[in-house]
Amino acid sequence: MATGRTHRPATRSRGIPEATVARLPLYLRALTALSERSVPTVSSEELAAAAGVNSAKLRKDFSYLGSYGTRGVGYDVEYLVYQISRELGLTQDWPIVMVGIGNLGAALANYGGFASRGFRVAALIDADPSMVGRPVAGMPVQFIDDLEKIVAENGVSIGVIATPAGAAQQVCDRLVAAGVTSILNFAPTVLSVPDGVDVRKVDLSIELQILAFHEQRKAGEETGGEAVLPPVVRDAAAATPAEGRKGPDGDMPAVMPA
Amino acid sequence: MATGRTHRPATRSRGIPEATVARLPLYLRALTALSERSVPTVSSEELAAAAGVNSAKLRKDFSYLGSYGTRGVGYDVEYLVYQISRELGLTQDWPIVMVGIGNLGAALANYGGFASRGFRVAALIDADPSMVGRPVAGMPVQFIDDLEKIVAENGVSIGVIATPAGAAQQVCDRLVAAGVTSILNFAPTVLSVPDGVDVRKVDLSIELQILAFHEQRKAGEETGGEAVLPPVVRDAAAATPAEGRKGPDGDMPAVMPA
DNA sequence: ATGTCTTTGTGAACGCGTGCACAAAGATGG
DNA sequence: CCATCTTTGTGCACGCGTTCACAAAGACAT
Repeated sequence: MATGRTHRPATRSRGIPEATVARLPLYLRALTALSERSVPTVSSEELAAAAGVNSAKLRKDFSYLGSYGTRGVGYDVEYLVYQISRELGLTQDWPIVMVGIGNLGAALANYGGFASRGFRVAALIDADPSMVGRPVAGMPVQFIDDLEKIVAENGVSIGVIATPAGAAQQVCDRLVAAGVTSILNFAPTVLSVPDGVDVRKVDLSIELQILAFHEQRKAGEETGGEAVLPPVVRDAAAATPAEGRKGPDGDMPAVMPA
Repeated sequence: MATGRTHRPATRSRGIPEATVARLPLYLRALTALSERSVPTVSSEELAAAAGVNSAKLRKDFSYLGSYGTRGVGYDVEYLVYQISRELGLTQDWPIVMVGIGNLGAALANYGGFASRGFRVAALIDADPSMVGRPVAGMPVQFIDDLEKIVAENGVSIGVIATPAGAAQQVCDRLVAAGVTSILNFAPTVLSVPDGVDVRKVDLSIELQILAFHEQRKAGEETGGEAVLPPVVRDAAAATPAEGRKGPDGDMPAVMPA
């Protein structure tokens, strides 16, 4: 079984759909804001607006957690904050290690949003000896040789990878071998992990490319006619051996056989 | 229409499903790696493994782009790189502005993955006067008052927001008013935008919380029995007025009426 | 207590995405 | 030219997620 799983394997734990789980942090953030303003209760409509989702979806999401909420009134903000926090496992704190303290890693380490909710950066790890010992976010960078020891001693089960792409899989393997079972990957690579290990990836470049696609589509629609360029027949450009992509832009004639 | 749309409005442009669009950059990356190794052709099975997806899914994805690929052989790597690049709009280059040059913003500006594929950082913008003029990633930071001018002069249609949460909506509004129609948001806030503007968000905290959920679930399953805690009845904790959340952890008795 | 009004919780329908499984297409060898 | 083998392209079925629409539940006023 060489090519390990990268997808979430199914994950509907007790029946809470994955899509719902992904929205719970959103609700929690909106609720926390309300809580800080001492708002006692909130309706599904209001909260949905604050979280940017459909109100029916929000109610259904909450129904998976149980029947909180009072008809005719809405939801008790504090109570809901507690329930969602508990459901997400944020009532305990999670020690995490971050591997790869370059530009991005250092920025993430300094990012307050990390420690804010139940997460505690237990260690920063890098492979560059000249980096070791230097303080980043008030914490000395440690050498990668100690990775296993650090994970074990701190009981770390969540790791963040912010290394270059080339090192990511190797670091991932070591983290998993050391006992880490959840990985947040910022390196632009597909990670292979054994079953039982969750990987979530954050890729800036991919997000931009998706935006570019929609942007191009919008630009095309504006100019009308020739905008939505038709499929291109294969043989036309198959002639571009191993060097193509030099035509201006929307070249290559149409004609789709069948 | 106060609460603008945050979701992708439908987006199946010419019929290319959103899920497929989101995978195209993945394929492109895998193909580029093959291209650099001068691999001439690749089968759907191999490419799917490299991209971490199902091979049938990959073939179906490609079928939306048209019928490239030769039965019995596979896909021409160079040709496919070109087609996907064109479909994603990467044959032109996209000037982008980045607003908020703090820790994260600076790291993103330095991140090579940005400029690599058709994207060009046209300007770095910040609201802190002490930041203005300082070079970041070989480019002087500009003051936020010039935002509109910068966007207009450079023909920017994609903006990246890396400001604190409090400033994000304000910056977003100015970007949109200036003509930006795609936004990549790193600030932990829900942005309201008018129709026609796409927003994608990247939230480190949310990703970690999702991992924590699964992590807690795994830990619960290991210890067996009491792990999957049953739904909690409302009234038990409804007594916690506006101050609750102090119980140890898995307190509150079960009992679900109906 | 009764009626009205607000808001939740959810049944049901619909649409999208996924993956299986296979026929068709083309390459390759004799 | 025919047979065989590989790999694509896709019809189909299934399951998940979203949304509508409404009955039930409770608050609140009379």
